[in-house]
Amino acid sequence: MLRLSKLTDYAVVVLTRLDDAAEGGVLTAPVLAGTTGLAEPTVAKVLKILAHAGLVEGRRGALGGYRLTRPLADIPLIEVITAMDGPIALTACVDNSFGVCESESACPVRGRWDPVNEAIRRALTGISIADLAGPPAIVPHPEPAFPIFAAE
Amino acid sequence: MLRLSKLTDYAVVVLTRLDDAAEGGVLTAPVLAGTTGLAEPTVAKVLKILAHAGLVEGRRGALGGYRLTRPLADIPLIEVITAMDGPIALTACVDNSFGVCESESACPVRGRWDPVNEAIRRALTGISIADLAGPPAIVPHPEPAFPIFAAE
DNA sequence: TGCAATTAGGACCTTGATGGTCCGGATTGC
DNA sequence: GCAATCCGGACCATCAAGGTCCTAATTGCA
Repeated sequence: MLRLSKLTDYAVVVLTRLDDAAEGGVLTAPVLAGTTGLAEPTVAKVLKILAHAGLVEGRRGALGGYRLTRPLADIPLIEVITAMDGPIALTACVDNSFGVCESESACPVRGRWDPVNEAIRRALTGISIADLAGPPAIVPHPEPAFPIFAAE
Repeated sequence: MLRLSKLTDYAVVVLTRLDDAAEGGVLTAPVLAGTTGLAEPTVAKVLKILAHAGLVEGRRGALGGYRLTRPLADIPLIEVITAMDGPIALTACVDNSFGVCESESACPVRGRWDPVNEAIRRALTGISIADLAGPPAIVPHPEPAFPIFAAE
């Protein structure tokens, strides 16, 4: 289905909610769970991963919590996806992973997925979390189809 | 990981091999399995799905086999992915699927993935199977990053 | 007319990743 | 000292993907 994991979906929701915190203020995992409607352990897990990726900052102890390290507009979607789901790679046989594919010698598309990955990567880099959270509900699709990949 | 299924990968390989058949000629599943290095039942499964999607045509009986219904250049990558993996949908909560998400009312990104899906869909439409199978091994990435999604 | 080759359409099982929960430890403020 | 909170894991259940196999239906040929 070419779908990304639920964790990534949750991460976007959590990041968006985190943006609601007052300047310099923090939000705890239980609070975020409450406002997002997600289970607390799940939210905690998401926050830990995001913290590991440097997208949020955790402060321990009483009065602790999480806060964004950057405004949402400065967080490209691909960074969240990479943090939660790992690097973008449509197939296993990319990025110099030799020896894992038995049909290696006979494979006619070997190394050819890279441009596809690159195209998707580029598409995901141009979208920030703020774009997903912004107020206008309807985002117009640009009608003219422009080529992402020069097929010539 | 935002990866697509192995079946889709196999499908591209099989389609490419199928292109090697002589004009009007057909290739059987066992033959395709042999030349691709994939297991025969797996190839058969892929071919059945592709036939169902109308990308290949099966002819039964002795001297039967499969053949392409269109040249590879006329098959956009997205069509193969859709046939094998189902429609492109990064998250479950898209396309009017109400009632399946408990956080529906509180979800701040509801309906916002659509532009992302659209961007990826567009990227995948511009690539044909022929592009993945063509002779030149190195496809240059265009250096200048151009916006797939108008974030303005 | 019978037989072999081949696709068509399923059912079936196994495996691996994902989703989700929980626990102990470290840190911080009161 | 205590409570609140993050940190770093381990752990288990579920589910879809991957893969195999079986039984029709169809076709050409001897």
